[in-house]
Amino acid sequence: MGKRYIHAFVLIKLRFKTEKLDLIMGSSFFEVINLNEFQRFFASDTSAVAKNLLGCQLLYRSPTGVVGGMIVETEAYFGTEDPASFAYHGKANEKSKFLYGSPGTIFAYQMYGNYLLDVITMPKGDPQAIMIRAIQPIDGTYLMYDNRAVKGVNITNGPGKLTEALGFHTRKLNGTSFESGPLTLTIARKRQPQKIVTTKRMVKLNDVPVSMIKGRFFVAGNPYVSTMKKREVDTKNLGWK
DNA sequence: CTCCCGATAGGCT
DNA sequence: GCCTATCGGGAGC
Repeated sequence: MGKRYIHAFVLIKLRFKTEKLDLIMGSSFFEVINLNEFQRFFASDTSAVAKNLLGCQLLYRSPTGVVGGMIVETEAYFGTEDPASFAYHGKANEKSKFLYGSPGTIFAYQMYGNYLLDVITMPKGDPQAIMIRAIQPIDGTYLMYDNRAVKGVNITNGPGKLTEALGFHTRKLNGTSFESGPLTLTIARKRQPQKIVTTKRMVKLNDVPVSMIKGRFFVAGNPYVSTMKKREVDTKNLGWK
């Protein structure tokens, strides 16, 4: 208990007193105690969690009603060693500070006017995360179509598209848990993918792929996966068992 | 990132 | 010749 208190204090001090956090790595800083089951799910290897998230449900209790669906595509961001991460080289600022939060917390940010949604992974202090890149609509589907001026799979087959479909346009929930609240991830009951495909990530810097790291995962044959070709869609089971 | 547009390739009546 | 799917480039913020 005392230990945890000290760590929290150190973190706060580092966050607000220094520009860089590159010295905090590799210490007992990452020691984690008293994690509940939900946090433990996210407190491990980011690629593994990204795969385990496929089939889990993202739900948003929006002002107009409950909307959401099953996650069919994710992308992993590996923190301080990852050129694509906002926390590359331990960078910590008003945006990236949320990456250092507890596993299972929300991180939403804007890019080119689109809101993108991440969930924090690994023990608190290790700034890794997973972007939710696509969902298959389940709840409040007609509400989601109301939120977007497109037809068919275009409703949610991209990270910015799905947040628009949900009507999720805020950063206010950043740092709060996906476990409860208006925006939740349901990890207990999940649909099992028939097959998971792993590819290079989509993220680019200056129009160049940022790395050859395989960090993108999707449900094979699901039509709501971004870049899914029609001829590769599993029209019968949509890629689920 | 998403949308839109123009170019291209393949399948089909 | 027509239609659909796919791909690459440009624009918007």
